[in-house]
Amino acid sequence: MRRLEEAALKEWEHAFESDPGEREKFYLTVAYPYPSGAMHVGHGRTYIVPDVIARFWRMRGRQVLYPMAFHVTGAPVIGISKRIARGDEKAIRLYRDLYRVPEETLKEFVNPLTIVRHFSEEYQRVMTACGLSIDWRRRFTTVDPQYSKFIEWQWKHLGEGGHVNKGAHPVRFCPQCDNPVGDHDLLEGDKAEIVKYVMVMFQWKDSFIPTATLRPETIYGVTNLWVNPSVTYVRALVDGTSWIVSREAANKLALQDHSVTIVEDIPGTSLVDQIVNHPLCGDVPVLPATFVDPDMASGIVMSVPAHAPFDYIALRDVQAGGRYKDIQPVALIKVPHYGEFPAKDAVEKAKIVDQNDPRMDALTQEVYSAEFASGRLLEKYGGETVRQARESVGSLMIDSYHSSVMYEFDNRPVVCRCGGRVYVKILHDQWFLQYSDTAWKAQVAAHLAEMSLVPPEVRAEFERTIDWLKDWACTRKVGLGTRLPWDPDWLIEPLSDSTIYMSYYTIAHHLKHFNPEELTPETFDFLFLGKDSPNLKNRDALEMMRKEFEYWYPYDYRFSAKDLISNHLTFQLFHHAAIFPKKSMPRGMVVFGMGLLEGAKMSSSKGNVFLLEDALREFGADTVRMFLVGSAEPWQDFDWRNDLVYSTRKQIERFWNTIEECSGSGSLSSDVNLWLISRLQLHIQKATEALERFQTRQALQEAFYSIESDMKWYRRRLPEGVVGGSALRELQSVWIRLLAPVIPFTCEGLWKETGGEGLVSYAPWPVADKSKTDPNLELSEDLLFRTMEDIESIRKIIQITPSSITLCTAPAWKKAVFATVASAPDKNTVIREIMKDEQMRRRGKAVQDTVKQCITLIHRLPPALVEQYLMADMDEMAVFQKAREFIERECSVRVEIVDAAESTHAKAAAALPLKPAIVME
RNA sequence: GCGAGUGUGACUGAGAGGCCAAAAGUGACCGACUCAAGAUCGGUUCUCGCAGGAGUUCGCAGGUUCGAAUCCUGCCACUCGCACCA
Repeated sequence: MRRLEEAALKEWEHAFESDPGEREKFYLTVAYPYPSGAMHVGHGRTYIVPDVIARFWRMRGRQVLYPMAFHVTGAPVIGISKRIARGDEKAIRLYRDLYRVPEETLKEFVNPLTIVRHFSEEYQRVMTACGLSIDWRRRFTTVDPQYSKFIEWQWKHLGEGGHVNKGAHPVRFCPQCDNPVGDHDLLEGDKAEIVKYVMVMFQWKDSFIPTATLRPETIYGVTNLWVNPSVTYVRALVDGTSWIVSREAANKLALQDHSVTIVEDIPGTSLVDQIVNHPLCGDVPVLPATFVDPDMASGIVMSVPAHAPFDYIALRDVQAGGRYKDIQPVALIKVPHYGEFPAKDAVEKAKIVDQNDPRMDALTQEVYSAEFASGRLLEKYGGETVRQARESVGSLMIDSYHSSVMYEFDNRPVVCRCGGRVYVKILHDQWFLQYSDTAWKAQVAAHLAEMSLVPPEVRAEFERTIDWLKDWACTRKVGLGTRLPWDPDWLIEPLSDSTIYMSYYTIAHHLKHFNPEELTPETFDFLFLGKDSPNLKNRDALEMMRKEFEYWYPYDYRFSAKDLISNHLTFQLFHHAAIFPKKSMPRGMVVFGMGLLEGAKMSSSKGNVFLLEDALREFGADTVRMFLVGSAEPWQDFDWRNDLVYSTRKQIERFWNTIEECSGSGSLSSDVNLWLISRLQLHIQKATEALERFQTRQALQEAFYSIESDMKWYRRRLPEGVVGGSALRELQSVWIRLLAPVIPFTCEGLWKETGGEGLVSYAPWPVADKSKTDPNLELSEDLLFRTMEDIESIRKIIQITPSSITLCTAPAWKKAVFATVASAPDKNTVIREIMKDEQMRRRGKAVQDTVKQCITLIHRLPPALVEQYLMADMDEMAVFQKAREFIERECSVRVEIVDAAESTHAKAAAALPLKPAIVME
């Protein structure tokens, strides 16, 4: 096996380097890997499935291009190298023990580039060992200077097309790391979302007291504020104005676009019973409440007891203490199914005793939802719906009443992987790709409608993604990557520099030899868009490259796992639409399922992975390939299970042995041989259709298991002492080629051994030959097969050893009945039709029974078989006579064949067409 | 929570109104060849049946139909995505 692999690899070394030619092209790409760790079998499938497709189309005579490169932009390797540098045990164990990086190399991982360099070498080595038919001349990484020039060109167009805008943006931020944090950087709180609050500014003496709210419109119903008397607040100068907030809030505000200087402490108690003012609600008192959390927004809240259950019950609680009796809820919203004070109704209906009741959250949610969905402000407050008022009052406050926005998480705490607390920070000068642009969306949606998507179910998800996509922060401060051409302080973020590189592949091997400085925007404009420009150097070379690009582009299919639908796969459509003309737009996408390992989710961080290289060593490349493409269709999730993989290897060995045995066979022309070849045509056709639809599993079922099961019957049917017949030589050649895309190493070896010409990788794909199919022959073999099954099933039940078997074929009149029934449109009236015939009527009840039996039988047979039977006018008697020797050998008993009409045995009456009566004695 | 998808026999998985007790593979069991095998070959593998048949199954509960694994409704479970991350 190893020798076989080595031999094939040697022959393939340059075999898949592909250049434009006369033939029609087929260009497929896979999302390039981010080489920050070793490949596991899940990665293996991602690249092997496209390889099977590539090999298939290559054999069908297409000029196939399957390129590969490495995506090394972004921040992860920076983090990894830092962790390794600081001696992080977990990281070191992962790389040293799981990925088996040699000690000396690991030491060099303090340089992030070493990591990607190390693993991209490993990727190429392992991919090659898998037999991937990649044109490696085109390999590049995304930090190559030439590629950076390409990205600059891309962004120049995006910028000029008005797709990139600058803005401020709230992000999760860790002050300890001094960096924004993504989901994967979080220890805790990965579900938390950033929520936008409006700070309502109440005047107190010469200061503002901001109260953060999601419902600014309820200002009209404010009866008081709540402060926590046990908390020490601060007075701070915020953007030059004096504010009273919690200490926590002061720190948060400093991250959110405000200059904050803390002036003095203000104990909560000193705020209690103070009177504050807001122009929209007048003077209100400040009341004490222990539920007020200083770490939530500003740390002071406004109270709307008519509409907020919490406020209602807190007010009730303080009033129970005998004070503040004069404060009454102020209603401002009318909601169907609720009275004047919805909060009161809800609290009373739920029989809430005090503010510590755990049901309070749900109750709050209920009232809020009801009011938001169907509430309307009272006429004296404008009569708007709550939905409208929330917006309009919010902006009114910001415009006229000193309010501003404050961001806070909806769930806390949020903790960074470094252990530090995470806050919301407003990032400035952030660049955005304007995916929210409706015109751009429409352009992409229109193109999507014309694309081929596999499997078709993913279309809905793409459509929804396009619809839902918002602006994307596309620049970063840290990581590897290309700088934004017009603002070099920023790096282009990794999901935004990997969207149109499929075009780069088409000429990547030429670009390599260019001085990056020569790769001006004008050069790329010429190469990819055909825009001429007077000052192009090296024109001849560029023109040739332009031709190559035009030959390959657009790509035919892009392959990727389904988790990339909502970002990469959709992004790349946007970018293509923004830059390329219609004729260069992508044609299709194939979306993969995910991988499981022995039933559990594969995950490098949990150590639950099986390295691809180990799999190759243990099972051999062909086994790994066949298992990965054959255990489930590409878009289904697959489960790597060692026992199944092991048996896959046995199947390949069986195939090898069968083919080897074929070669020794002499010539023998007979029905069985013709039958085998006839059946083969069907398998060729079905396997071909399956691969055209990317159904690798289905193709394998046809190309492997179906042929194998034919072989079983074939061997059984051969005369005694004969090992094989003339059909085998033809089958051999076809079979090797059918399996070559899936198990290329084995097939390359067999092809050579059986005298095939050249590489099987380039051998012509078998074509089903209609003239070799013989439906009648297949029908009679089918009849024979069914009859054998019946004989066996009877023998098993009666448990006697028969001394003779008699097959009674159905008499002619039953055939006539069968035919009439089979072609009758209405099976209910068919008896009447048949009974019109004088001859039939005379047979009486026998006809009636036969009709019933035929109806049942016809329902049970495959329609195609029945149809063929009607056309064939088969002589069953002759079929059985011919196979008599075979049946006798199989059953080890004397066999007689008679027409049922001539038999006196009671069983003979049961004979039907395609179902002879069987008499065992 | 929202969006998309999936639920079939011990397992992986075909099947998309009558061909369905439901392909193929795996596992298990029984034979054969063997000193032996994780080898190879043949058979069995929902229940019942001494005549090729009958009965109960395709996440759960209803419904449509002469007839449902397949169509409709509701429920439950699982997978993926929900963004500044490859």
